[in-house]
Amino acid sequence: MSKLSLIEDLKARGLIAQTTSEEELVEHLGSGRVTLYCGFDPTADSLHLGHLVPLLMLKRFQEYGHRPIALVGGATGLIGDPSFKAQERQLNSAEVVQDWSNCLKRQISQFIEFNDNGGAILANNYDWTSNVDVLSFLRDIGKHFSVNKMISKESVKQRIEREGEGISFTEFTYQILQSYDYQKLNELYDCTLQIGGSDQWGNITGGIELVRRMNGRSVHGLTLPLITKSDGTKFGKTEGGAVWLDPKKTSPYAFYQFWLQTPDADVYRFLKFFTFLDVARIEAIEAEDQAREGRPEAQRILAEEVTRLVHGDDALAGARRITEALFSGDHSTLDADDYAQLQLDGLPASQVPAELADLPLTTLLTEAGVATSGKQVKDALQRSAVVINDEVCSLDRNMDAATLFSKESARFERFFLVKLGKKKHHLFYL
RNA sequence: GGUGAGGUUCCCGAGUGGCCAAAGGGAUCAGACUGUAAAUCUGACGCGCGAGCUUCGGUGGUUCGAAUCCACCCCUCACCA
Repeated sequence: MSKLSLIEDLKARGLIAQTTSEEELVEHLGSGRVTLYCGFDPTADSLHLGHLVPLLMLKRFQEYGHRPIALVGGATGLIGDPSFKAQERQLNSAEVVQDWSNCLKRQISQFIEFNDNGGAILANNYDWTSNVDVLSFLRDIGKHFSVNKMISKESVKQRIEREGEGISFTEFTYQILQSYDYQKLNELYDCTLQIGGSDQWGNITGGIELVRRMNGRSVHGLTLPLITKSDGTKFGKTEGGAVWLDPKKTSPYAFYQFWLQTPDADVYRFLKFFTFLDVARIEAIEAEDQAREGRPEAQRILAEEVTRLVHGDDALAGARRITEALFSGDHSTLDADDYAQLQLDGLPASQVPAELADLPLTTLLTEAGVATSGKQVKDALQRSAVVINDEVCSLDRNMDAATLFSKESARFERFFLVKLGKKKHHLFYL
């Protein structure tokens, strides 16, 4: 089978929500190296899973010989994108946004090759936005925008029409800023394609129009589908909140586990979205899983591929080591070094407090971050869901931390493997 | 500036003097069943091992007793100007 064209591949993966004239886009992409961009607004100090698909998209284009620009929204992040948001957003201070912008820059640069000559570009829209004065903005840029058109955009419609909500001028202006980015990137780098989540369609078309008006050029846009889960819940969330790409915020082990727990109904789609495996290969995996009774392989493959992509081989190895040790059901094979390694690999770990006499387990485990409240621990204790070093711990031992965590009951006189529920593990050490 | 509608526990949303830690739904967590899946059933779901403690925009007040009544204030929205 011959290699698919980029667009064919993206289509096969279900990665295209909408595009401007597909014919023209295909032709454009076939005509040589295209420069494209995708923006990432600094709304936190790290990107999360929601950003991963567009980020990988840039990479996909790069693999097909195009030149990606990752744009950090140092300016737009100060304003806040209203697209499909139900409520006005809280403005973050300039310092914070600045700081977050730097974080994102660092993170993105680990992902895409920026250093090869003529390779990808990392930009920040603050660079060309911060020094535009109001009057120039209004006269040179604002003049190209029709308010009638702006308010009819689907992305802000609910904010304008919905009772009980409104939109500030600040956020309303966002689409102008983003359009200006496209215009600027077109001018500076000959950027002719903008990609983004499907919620960005309005902003993208706005930019396309501005480029046409100001630069007299016809450029393109492409949006990616919103990643949904089969059960309707939000993708990319765990108990602890968002799944971050920063290993300090979400450990590679937790990251690996997240993917491993993907429901069957989603896993093959996710393989197409989040990995670079050929679509044909993914379909083969699906067929094999179906032919075999019982547990599918897809989750494991997905977890390995994505963890490697985001955190690298070493981190993946660590995540697998922990998983192997904790979920094999047999902890007896672990030696003292293995326990130490678990911690190094990113298994959550805490030191056992010195004074245990009056410390209930509920408090101890809550403070270690195993659960968010004593109530949860209590519930788990009642249901025999708390296991310390392979021994089920019941509620009546709640006040018995001193014995449970004594040197005598420790593994190798130091370690305690605490399990809450089926999946939550925590290492305690003396 | 005027008029009207609102601000309830993570979210939606009931509750208009005691029976309210506050209905119902969602989300979440745990148990059974499984495959670290889904579906289903069960339990938990402000905090606390517990006695108990702290909530219903804010501050005061009325009352034996307030999320519920009163006053003032803050915030949001809509319409009008």
